[in-house]
Amino acid sequence: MSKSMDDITSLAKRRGFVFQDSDIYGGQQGFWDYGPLGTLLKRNVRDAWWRDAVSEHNELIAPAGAPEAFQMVGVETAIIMHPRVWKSSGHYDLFHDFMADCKGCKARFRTDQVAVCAAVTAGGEVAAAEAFMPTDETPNLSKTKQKRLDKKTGEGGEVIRTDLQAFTKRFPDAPLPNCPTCGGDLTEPREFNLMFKTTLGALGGEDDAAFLRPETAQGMFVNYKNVLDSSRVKLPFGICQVGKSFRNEITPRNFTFRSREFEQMEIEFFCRPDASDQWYQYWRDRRFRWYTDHGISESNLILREHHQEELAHYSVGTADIEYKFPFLAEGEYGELEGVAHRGDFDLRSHSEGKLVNRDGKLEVELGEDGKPKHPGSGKSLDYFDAETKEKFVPHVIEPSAGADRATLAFLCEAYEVDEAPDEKGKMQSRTVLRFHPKIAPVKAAVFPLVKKDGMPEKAAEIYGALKRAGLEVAYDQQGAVGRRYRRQDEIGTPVCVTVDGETLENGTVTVRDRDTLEQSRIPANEVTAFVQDKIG
RNA sequence: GCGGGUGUAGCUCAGCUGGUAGAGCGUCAGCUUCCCAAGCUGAAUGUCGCCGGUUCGAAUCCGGUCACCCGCUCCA
Repeated sequence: MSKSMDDITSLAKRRGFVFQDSDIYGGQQGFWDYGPLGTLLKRNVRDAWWRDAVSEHNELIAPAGAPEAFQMVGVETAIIMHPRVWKSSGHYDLFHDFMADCKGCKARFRTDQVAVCAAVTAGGEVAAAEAFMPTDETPNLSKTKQKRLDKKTGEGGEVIRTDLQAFTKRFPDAPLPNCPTCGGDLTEPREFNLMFKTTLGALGGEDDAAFLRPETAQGMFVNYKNVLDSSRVKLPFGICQVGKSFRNEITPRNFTFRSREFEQMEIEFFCRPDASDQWYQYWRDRRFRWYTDHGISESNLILREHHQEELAHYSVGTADIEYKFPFLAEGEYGELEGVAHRGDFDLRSHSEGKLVNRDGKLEVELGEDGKPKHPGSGKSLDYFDAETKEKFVPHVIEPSAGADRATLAFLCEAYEVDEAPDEKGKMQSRTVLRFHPKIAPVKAAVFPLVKKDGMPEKAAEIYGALKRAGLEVAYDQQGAVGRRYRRQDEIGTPVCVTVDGETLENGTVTVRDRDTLEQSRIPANEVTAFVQDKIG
């Protein structure tokens, strides 16, 4: 059955799951607000993750499939970090591009990816420049172009090869080359900052620029030593965090899938380098299972190992957990979580400085002056193994999940239109969210079958008892009971409890199952236990 | 960013060639109802996305803008 994203979006708004951000002002692209039910749903997703990663983890026993027992601790770090964090981590360089648009063909180019050949005269003036597509590392000029440039270079001049970014930096006043594809005019290179810039201090100027974090991970790396020194953890252990991150996505689209403000659920798992491959496999499989354990069908989920050429330059292996979102084309999947084997890249970066891959080895990137381009903290982030007396930089496995994406996937997965009989036994279509009870925003609804004969009072009692047990419950006495069941189906409430005439005689109520529509009678005083058991 | 489409009540949508807005569902109140939406009665709700222009008059025409959808581009 194919699900319509429009229908899901419409339900999300109609029942208060997700609203467009700043809706009454016309909306903000790339930002979304969660309504009452969406807030409960997302909180359940976060809680389920946190319980799995932190609270329910038993560090005394190795879980099935794990190489050994391990510890898990949580942190909550600031959204704004020292600007040097992003320079060392590589985000500053990577997220910070200069782009030029072609006024003719409307193509947009990253200026560091456009090759330029320029004729420079003996006096250091640019006489002419030609731009090339980034495909060739060393562009070969056509003979005519070569001649043209040679001619303009003049006595004592030379033809230099560079890229557009370096070119404009070195010759700020030189005329720009034309578009490498169509020959049209290019705009001046404009700064594209994929990180959100902000300013510290009320009088802050450019020197006080800071960034909203584009990922929560760096908060964990930067606190790795603090955690080690303060919480008696030993390798292997994980640091977990749930929090907001911000990226200036160029094309926010597909409902909440690609938002500019989003929430991450990340684990940075530190281990011995010689065991890191095993841990990578362990986390990859365990995180995949978390989604299926919470109601995502295995047929809609894939674990996709990145190809070698797809890997970031420091990564030994990365696998995406991807979901078959309804807004994607047949056969396409959208990323929910990336599980990356990051080696010692992050800790070394924050110790030594920004690293680059040179012939397969990570080295500190040097600036033009021969010093580290973006120096690290200078603090040793080595781990001392007291048993083996070894000192080393741990390797990191990073399962990085999107809370909003997971929430969206659970919503899409749960959405279904099926058929249920009406009072005459005729089949009618029914909209139902088949949430796993653990993440369903409302766990149970309580109805008086009719609003008289003391039924509302009895129902209110049961409702109160469920609330006191800390459960999210709904009460509804409006209209026909069948309609009330449908209302709850539409928001995915797993259990409906109905007080009827028999309740007043023998103290039993009916409990009705969202998925099977089956009813059974249980004593009213067992309702709370019944619902809790259902949630598991 | 480009091209195309859309934007009217909470939701889905109708409003033809300009004359100051409607349906269904939902919601709310009441009745009915001892178990699965479309029984009955009644009610509320729209600056027709926003700004500007043309016109005596614009939801309807024009321009701009914002948002959403589709395709391309991008996705660290």
